[in-house]
Amino acid sequence: MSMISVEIGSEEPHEYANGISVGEVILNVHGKRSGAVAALVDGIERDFSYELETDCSVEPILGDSDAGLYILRHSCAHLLAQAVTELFPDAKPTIGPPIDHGFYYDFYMDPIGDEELRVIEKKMNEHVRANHKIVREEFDNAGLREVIADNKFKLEIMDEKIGEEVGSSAYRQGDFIDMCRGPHAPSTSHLRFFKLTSTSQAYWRADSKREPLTRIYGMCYATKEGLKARQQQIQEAGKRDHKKIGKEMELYMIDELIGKGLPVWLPNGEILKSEIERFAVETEETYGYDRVTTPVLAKQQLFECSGHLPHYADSMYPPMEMDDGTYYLKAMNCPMHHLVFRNKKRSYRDLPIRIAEYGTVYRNELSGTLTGLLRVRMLSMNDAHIYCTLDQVASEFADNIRMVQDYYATFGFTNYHFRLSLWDPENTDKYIGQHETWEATQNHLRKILDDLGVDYVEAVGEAAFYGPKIDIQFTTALGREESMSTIQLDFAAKERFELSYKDETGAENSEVFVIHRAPLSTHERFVAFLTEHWIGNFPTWLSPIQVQVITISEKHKEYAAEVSAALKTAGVRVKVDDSDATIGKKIRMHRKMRPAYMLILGEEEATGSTVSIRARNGDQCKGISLNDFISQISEEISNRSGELALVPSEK
RNA sequence: GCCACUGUGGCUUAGGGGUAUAGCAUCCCAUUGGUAAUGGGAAGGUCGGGAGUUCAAAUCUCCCCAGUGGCUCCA
Repeated sequence: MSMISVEIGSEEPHEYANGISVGEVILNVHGKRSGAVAALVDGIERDFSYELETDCSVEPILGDSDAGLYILRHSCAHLLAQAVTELFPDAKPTIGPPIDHGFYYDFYMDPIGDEELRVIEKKMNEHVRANHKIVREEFDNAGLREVIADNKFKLEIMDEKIGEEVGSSAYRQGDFIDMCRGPHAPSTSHLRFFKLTSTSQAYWRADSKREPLTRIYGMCYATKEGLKARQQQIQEAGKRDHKKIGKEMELYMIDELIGKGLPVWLPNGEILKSEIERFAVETEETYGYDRVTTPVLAKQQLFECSGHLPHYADSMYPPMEMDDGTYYLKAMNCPMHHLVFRNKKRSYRDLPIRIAEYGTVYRNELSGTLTGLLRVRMLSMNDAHIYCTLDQVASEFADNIRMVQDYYATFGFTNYHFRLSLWDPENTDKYIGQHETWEATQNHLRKILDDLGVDYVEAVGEAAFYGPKIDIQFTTALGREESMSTIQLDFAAKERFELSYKDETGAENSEVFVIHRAPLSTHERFVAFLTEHWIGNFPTWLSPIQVQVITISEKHKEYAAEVSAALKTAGVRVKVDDSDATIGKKIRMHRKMRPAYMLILGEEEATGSTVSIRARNGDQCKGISLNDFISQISEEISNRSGELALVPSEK
């Protein structure tokens, strides 16, 4: 028998009989408990059953590595399909990919509920215990067609994906077989640490005109600890939920009589919102922005001119017929800002012109997508549009990227990254403008980012219909990525709105580039993320209640009033609780409103004109002079500090 | 909009065919208290809305509405 030489890890090459399987090699070198679920053979992912026939290198793929988890989750999706097709013989599996934290599988079948989910989970566990081998089988086209003959969805995939290629593989475990390229875990016992989480409806090929499918989600990990950690993360994220905290702190309300997706800012939330606005107004003053206010509705012709109506109609509220024409609620501010720009003759000396507005726009989001402040139908935006020459685009983008970085630093966000959002050249119908213009402007943005040395990722198909953009992506407590801020380049507006300026030569120049930017997202979204990030314990300058005064007994009412008056004079938001309750109870009650500081006032404090402090993190200190407290908290507020300036001296 | 689940006083919640639990908050009385539950008492809901089944519905059925998770979409 011929021998082959196999390099494995940093070890000396081993000699094996030709035809030995990957699994045997790993077993030989790393033993039974290697933790491997597959291997890289000369850099290509292979199953344990793959037979080695030439000299090669073998590197185990461990179950808790990214690649290993991907394989486990993929195998777990097969396990799900095995259980489902067994319990529901009419169910047709379609596709079942691994995703972050787990997997899903879409079935053509009747919708199922939670009870069925538990039954399926039980069946899956049975198969785990049975420890079926997961066996790869090779087929030619005709053979494969036979395997999936009664599944039109699989046949459709096969026709599309395999095309000219001859043959492909399927994986068998017990009685179940599924067309798949693999690789997979060697047996079902590797799939112990999973949990089915939810069901949903999806459409075949994500097309609502095609067959509705039942999607089943699960999570899957290599170890018990991994699964547990994820469950804990979900639980922790629940504690940060802005909907829960928003209710506790009375930030906003949603009343069904007003309508869903239409939040009302309650006094405490309004404070957050106006502090954010104030910060933005100050910042934009230094960057040279001009503020305007535009109407919430406008004539149909305006949105036809902007191109929104043909491209964006689904996202706009339905039209209103008036006696003098058809009106729409605005879903964006840009068309009106363009008209502001056009309102008078502009000179090259005036550019760039930056028009800013705190406006509300209205978008007709699908009712099922609305949730808390994260997805609403009325959006308050710190919006602005910059009108400039091509030469000025780079510095304007740079300014905005810097602005975003400064804002995020002040608000304490670090969990974000930049994304260059490009058009999809395969699907050009969605966009306006010429192919060359898109490519040129996209390259322009890429160069700006490269020159700035900013880390970013690229995303095809995420551009706005009028141009490419730089999005700032935020990672939530659940580990999910959400769009937060955006800086967009628009090369279409100049033609649609006939924007122009008088250039150095005295000629009317129509090369006006427009930048749409909203560095603070929408107030709704921003407050939702802020709440989650700080778990409601906002930095003092944002805190709706900056100081909650609590008296020890009714004897100290007068001193409490004095302290409160002094704080108010200093511009601090303060509330007093001088009610007849124990100190412990008052602290417990006010904790839920998360004041930045609680001041405990009793005999000692009244006599010495001092305060005792209990900060939002629970730390406390005594005997601080009232004047010191006022000057320190004032500084903390005016600096917009995220730290507690009044570091406790004792506990 | 689509699929699943959920909907009980301000909040959290028990119950699940014979007209409703409890805690917190609220109000009153006593207590004047030193940093996450002082004691006692009172008031408050017809069980998201509507229709139906039944002698009888919060409890079963249907239709709406809203919330949650997901699809889709997206700031």
